[in-house]
Amino acid sequence: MTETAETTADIPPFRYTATLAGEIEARWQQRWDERGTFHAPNPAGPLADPAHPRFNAEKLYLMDMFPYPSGAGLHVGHPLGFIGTDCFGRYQRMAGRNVLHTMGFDSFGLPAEQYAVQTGQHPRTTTEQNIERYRQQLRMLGLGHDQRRSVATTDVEFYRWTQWIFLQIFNSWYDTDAGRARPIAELIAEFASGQRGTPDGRAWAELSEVERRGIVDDYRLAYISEAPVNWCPGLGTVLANEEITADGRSERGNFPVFKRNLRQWMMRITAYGDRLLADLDLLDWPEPIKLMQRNWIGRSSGAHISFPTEAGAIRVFTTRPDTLFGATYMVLAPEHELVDAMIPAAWPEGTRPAWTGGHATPREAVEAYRKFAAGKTDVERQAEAKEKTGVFVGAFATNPVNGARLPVFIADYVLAGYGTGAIMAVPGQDERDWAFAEVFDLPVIRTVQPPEGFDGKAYTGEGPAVNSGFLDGLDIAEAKARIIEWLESNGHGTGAVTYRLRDWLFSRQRYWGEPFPIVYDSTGLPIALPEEMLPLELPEVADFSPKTFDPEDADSSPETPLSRNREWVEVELDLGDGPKRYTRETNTMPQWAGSCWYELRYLDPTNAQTFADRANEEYWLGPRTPTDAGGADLYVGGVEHAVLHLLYARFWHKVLYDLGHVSSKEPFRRLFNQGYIQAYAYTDPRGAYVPAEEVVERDGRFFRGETEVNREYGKMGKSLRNVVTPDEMCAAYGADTFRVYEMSMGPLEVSRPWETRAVVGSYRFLQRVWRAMIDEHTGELRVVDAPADEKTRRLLHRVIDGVRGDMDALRFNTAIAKLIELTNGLTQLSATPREVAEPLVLMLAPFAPHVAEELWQRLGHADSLAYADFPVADPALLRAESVTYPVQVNGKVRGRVEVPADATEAQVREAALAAVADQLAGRDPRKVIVIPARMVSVVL
RNA sequence: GCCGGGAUGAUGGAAUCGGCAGACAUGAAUGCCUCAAAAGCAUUUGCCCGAAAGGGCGUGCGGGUUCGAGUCCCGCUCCCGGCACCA
Repeated sequence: MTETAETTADIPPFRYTATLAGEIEARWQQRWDERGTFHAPNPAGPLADPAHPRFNAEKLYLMDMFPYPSGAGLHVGHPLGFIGTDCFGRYQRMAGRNVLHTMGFDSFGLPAEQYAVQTGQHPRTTTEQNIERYRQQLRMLGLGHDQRRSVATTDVEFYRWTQWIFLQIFNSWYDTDAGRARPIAELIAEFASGQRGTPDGRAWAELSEVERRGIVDDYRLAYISEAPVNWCPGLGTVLANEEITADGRSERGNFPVFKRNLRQWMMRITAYGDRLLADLDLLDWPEPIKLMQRNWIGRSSGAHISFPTEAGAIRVFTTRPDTLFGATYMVLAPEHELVDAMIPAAWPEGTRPAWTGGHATPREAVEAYRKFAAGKTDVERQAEAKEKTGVFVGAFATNPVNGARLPVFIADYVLAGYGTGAIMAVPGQDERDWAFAEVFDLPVIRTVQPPEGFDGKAYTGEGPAVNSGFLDGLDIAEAKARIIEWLESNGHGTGAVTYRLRDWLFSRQRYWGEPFPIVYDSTGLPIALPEEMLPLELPEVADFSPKTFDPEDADSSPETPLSRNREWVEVELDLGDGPKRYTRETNTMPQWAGSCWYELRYLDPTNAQTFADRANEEYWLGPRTPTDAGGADLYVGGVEHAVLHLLYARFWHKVLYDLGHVSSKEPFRRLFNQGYIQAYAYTDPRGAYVPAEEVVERDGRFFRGETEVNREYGKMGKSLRNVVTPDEMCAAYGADTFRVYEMSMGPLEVSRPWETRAVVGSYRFLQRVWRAMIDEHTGELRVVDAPADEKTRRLLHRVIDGVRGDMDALRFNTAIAKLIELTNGLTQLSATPREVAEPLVLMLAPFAPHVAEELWQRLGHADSLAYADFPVADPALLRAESVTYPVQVNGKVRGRVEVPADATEAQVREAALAAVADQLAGRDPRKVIVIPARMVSVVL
């Protein structure tokens, strides 16, 4: 399908063919570029343009989730959303708004680096080549982007500001009392003045410089932590929790991932848990996406309770403090820090053999269990989730509410990273605890009365408290409130809230990412580079790859590419106290970093003083009403970013908001999830993929030649041999046809299969539009100034009205269907009235901008239609002169009547009854229902 | 397991507020044009009965509410997505 769709013979010379479409498209793309047609004026700075027709008009900030420029280029699925936003933007521009729409590139990332590793070619070279290819492909589609605003996250002038934002985050802390981030200098001032006490109570002045720095570093929103991280030897890097699949492997490459304690950069996103949750209510996002974020944040409220032991108190978190009287044992995560201190030399008197795991001493038992638990991969843990394992540590805790002696276990069903890494086990009300209690033969005390006839195990439903002393008889909510009151007044605990959300692991052992603007001095503590030293450019290295290991080698340790350039790593700098030797951070930032803030750089991409001028940020992103959070007006992209990218970007935006750098609380006011274009792939009997375009269907079966092949449905991909590119479609039909097809094949949010043979429908439609205006044989205009007949005129205005409604609601498929109806209404006419031709061209322009511009010009207009007014329906022509009512008798349509539009209900009723008189056969209807302008229903 | 979304002709989809199910398009069939084919154009096209007029059935399945249900309610089935020992 790389040839044009028709052979050259016998085609009328002025028909709208792919060849003509290609000429028109190239010409208009060039004009738009030359004229800067899609430049959106800023209120301030170098991109301000007071002469622009939309200067300071009502704005619309449109965004696509920017792509990673892969070497394979775009296939027909990629631009679906891009075309959708372009159609919407062009419509809104014609409707009077100042539309900001551009496209950038999320260009740091693994493939360029891996390609570099294989070929020795610098990642920047491949990345820039790929970006160039993407730009060409996007240009070919006629997207109305403001090219001046296009950025790539790998541009030094872009990542300079990524590093700057990192420094803002590093240099701030979260003031939980104020509920916002504040500059770190204010924290230091509080310590220095004594307003805030130090952790160990000593005066600030008594602390050494290193001690002070250590304390402050623990408050920072970007901090270094020696914590269990996901180490992936096969990739040679650590990964964020979110980059790991459900079965415990790397999302990229599908390698095993191990928990290892390593020093890594973290972002304190958990400090924002409450606000990230609460502010979802301010956003116009799909409810399922909000729900996914809510679940990801996982807020649960309950209480922290302390259980004394001889080695110190075990602090647990529970959502069911009301069941405290039912606690019969305690469980700590195997890694819990208190475990070692609690272990006695020997098993206590009367320890059951089953609790010891067959070991002679508690220490041996704990060590063996830890080894067992650490050796399990996450896959195994999932698979064995039902069979509870654990071991008694040989110590007891005391239940604060009744003094009961509770044996303490370690078990891997308690996770070190959630809550406090310890639980009180209440088997009567918790299924997991019940399962564990069954294995270890532990007692069960029910503290909620199950309903009559309940024969299950743990009871988690509602009911009155029992066996619970002063709580007896209260329902769960009342009991919770009472016990929290009791815990707080007796000093045994407090009401508390926890989150499933963890802090964000922010460093990667890669080359192709933003370097951290951080150095270390002889103390080993981090020091921020001053702003003037930005950008910190990526150094050249001999080898771009991190050291990778046997994927199963859990004991290996990361080695970063940057660490190999010793000249770069070891530097002498003057950071204000004279030249000194420092060591640079050699990790790089994760790929998410650039996409956390690019919506801001689009606003003011050439600004060298700041990431975006405040006036521009306020105009494009600022809140529109007192309760509005602000943000881009429409952000279109796939659901796969529902949690990670969108949560991270919201987090960074909120930090910048707290520090006063932006006026908007949220980056994306409205989110829209586009569907995917999927494709069929075919395998031959050996299971090998065969080229999809060679497969034909016969009687519901599929053949390549004489061989029957098997059909699968899924992604488009090179290895599946089913890729169709926009380049092929543009060559065969033209970009306008391709755009119309993508927009007409279904609603934007729905995934659907690609079907090349159906594209011809959109091609025929554009040919009919063209033929309605241009004589195919002479090339002359077929448009006349004579007025349209009444029927055509009414059709036109009904279509205008419908199309506007559809465009506003992003229902492009039904808008196009209406335009086709209007066009089909013109094909019988001997000439096309101008009063219909012009609105049709204008309404077509968002979808097929090139051919629309061409026709607009041939209709005698010198200027681009990009800023022409979108047609408005005449309300007088929307009112029908007569209405046809279907008449139902007992729910079935038995006739229809045409009555004048202004007929009274009684007249309609009378006409309807007359129309179905034969059905009535003289009987009197029991009831007659007249729905104005809709139908008549007769009940016998 | 829990949570979310979905199921309409051969196919993609339309029906926006409970009011004529199948807009628009693909495919298929027939015709026009052509020496022929392609392209283009025109007509038909949910299923069943019928020569036709006409009738019956029909929105995953089973019930319900209603004059009237693709749309609302109850109970299922299947498909897709998210989370998954989160205390």
